[in-house]
Amino acid sequence: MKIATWNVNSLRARADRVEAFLQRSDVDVLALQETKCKDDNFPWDLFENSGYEVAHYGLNQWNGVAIASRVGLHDVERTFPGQPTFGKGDKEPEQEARAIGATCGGVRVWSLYVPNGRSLGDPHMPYKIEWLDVLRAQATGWLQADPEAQVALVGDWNIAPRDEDVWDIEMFLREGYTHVSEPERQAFRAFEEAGYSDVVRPLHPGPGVYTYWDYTQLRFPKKEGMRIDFVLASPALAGRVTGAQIDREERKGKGASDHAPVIVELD
DNA sequence: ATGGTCGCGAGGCGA
Repeated sequence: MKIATWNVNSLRARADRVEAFLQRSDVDVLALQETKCKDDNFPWDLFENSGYEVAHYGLNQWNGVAIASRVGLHDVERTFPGQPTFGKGDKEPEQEARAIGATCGGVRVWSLYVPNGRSLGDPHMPYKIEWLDVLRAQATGWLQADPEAQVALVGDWNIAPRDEDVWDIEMFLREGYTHVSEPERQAFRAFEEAGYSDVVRPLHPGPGVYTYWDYTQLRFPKKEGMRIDFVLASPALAGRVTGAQIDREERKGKGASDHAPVIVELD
């Protein structure tokens, strides 16, 4: 069985690439982030024609997450329990379409688009940390209820957990960039302390291994990227991993997302 | 050079 995660940065703009990816990658489950649409303009036919069921959670032109599967798609949850909302100005706090879960081939898969944080002093940063804290508390509970649970927390985590996960850590720290701050890294480490592990890193150690390259500044040809897309697996699932790939080729050419797909193979 | 790139959706915001 193969599971992939990919921040597509608009599903409609990437429809041809997503269809081609499904054709060549042979994945059984594809978790998507940043579909950037609501159900009304979601490309349902793309998945049906490719032989996949799909579940989507999209509220507007921002965010949006989906799971496509050809090994079953059951017990779909849109938002995880207690998922924090964000209040814009003096308006009512609103839920954002950043998490969808489904059971596919016996694995509980969560497609996650972690809040960006924007900047260290921005209200979106405490929102990001709380969002992660609540998710980690839930994910901890799932393992306490069943230590053998097969859970995959996959997606765009918007965190570079280690110095090697960005191309120039000195610059990131000097400039006070997000994604590398201690609170963000601690929030990520808490998942590892809860028993979830990054199953791709052991197979593709850094430095220089990235999943995201900014569109500006020629970041991709200059190999200046970030590793921020992860597959975190529960212990029982991690024990099944036999291979992994970061599809760097997908970042090439016209019409690429700024993120590459991350693929994990299970026995 | 006060920019550079995308996508959404039709001006500016978010990444």
